[in-house]
Amino acid sequence: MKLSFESGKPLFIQLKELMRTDIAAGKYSPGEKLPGVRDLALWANVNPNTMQRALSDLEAEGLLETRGTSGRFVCQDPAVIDGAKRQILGELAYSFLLKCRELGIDSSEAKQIIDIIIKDSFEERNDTENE
Amino acid sequence: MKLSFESGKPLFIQLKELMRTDIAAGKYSPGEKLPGVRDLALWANVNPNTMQRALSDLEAEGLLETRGTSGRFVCQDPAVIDGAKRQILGELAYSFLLKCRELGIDSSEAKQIIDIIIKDSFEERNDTENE
DNA sequence: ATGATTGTATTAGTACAATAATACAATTAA
DNA sequence: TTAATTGTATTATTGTACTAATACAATCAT
Repeated sequence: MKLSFESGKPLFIQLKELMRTDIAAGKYSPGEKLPGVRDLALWANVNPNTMQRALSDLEAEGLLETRGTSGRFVCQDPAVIDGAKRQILGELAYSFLLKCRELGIDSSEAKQIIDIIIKDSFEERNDTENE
Repeated sequence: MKLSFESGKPLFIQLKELMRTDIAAGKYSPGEKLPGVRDLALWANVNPNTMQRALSDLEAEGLLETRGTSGRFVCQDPAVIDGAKRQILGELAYSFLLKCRELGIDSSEAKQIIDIIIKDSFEERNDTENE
């Protein structure tokens, strides 16, 4: 678990995105109790306050929920988790396609780029139709 | 021209990415002389020092070149510009696909997401084969 | 009730991004 | 030569991300 200082993003934002991904990926199930802020901070090698900020941000997004002092829990509703997943991927796909447009790349070229990277870096023997 | 403070990225990095995109998009042609740091800073509404840092970063990438005190110029070699373009899009596509993998989305689902967004937000009447 | 664990709040200090105001060296134009 | 314009360097100051070290209130187990 290494967070980079070099990335140009504040630590707490990187943490937020990391935890958001972990939740969306199902590493923590809906309704599951999270480890305490101090444990998570220890695990991520950051200050508890920094982790706290990331978690309370995720709470504001509806992905986490604090029940009194008995701990922090992942949202119970699987639909919310799934919505977050869709949003994460949607935003990434959108920024890719937006940049394509800015650079004068049309949608078919954009798809080609996706295909190339899939074949280059995500080796999957799929035998799908297209070419 | 508005740069956001909210984005969680330092200004000079946002500026660097903005200028990189403009160059890759051909808003400045290969070999063309750029406006001076002071003018660019004025136009982008930032301090000249901040713009300077962004530009010297792009210089380190090989996209810009400083010729003595007669000004800063866009790299003459179109291949370099094109390489930057490819790299920008490659990185965005890669992070999308990587996140897909992290979230348990396979490549065909990933392509579906791309297609949906193209049809939703990038209205293009294309009549391509697939489906 | 006691003590441990939970999330939260506060305060201080360090590092760095960004602004501001210059100053300087080198080229270009007059 | 002189004056303007280029990129670059320097110094000081402000704001904020982050760390650090606590302290506090509320719950739970005993």
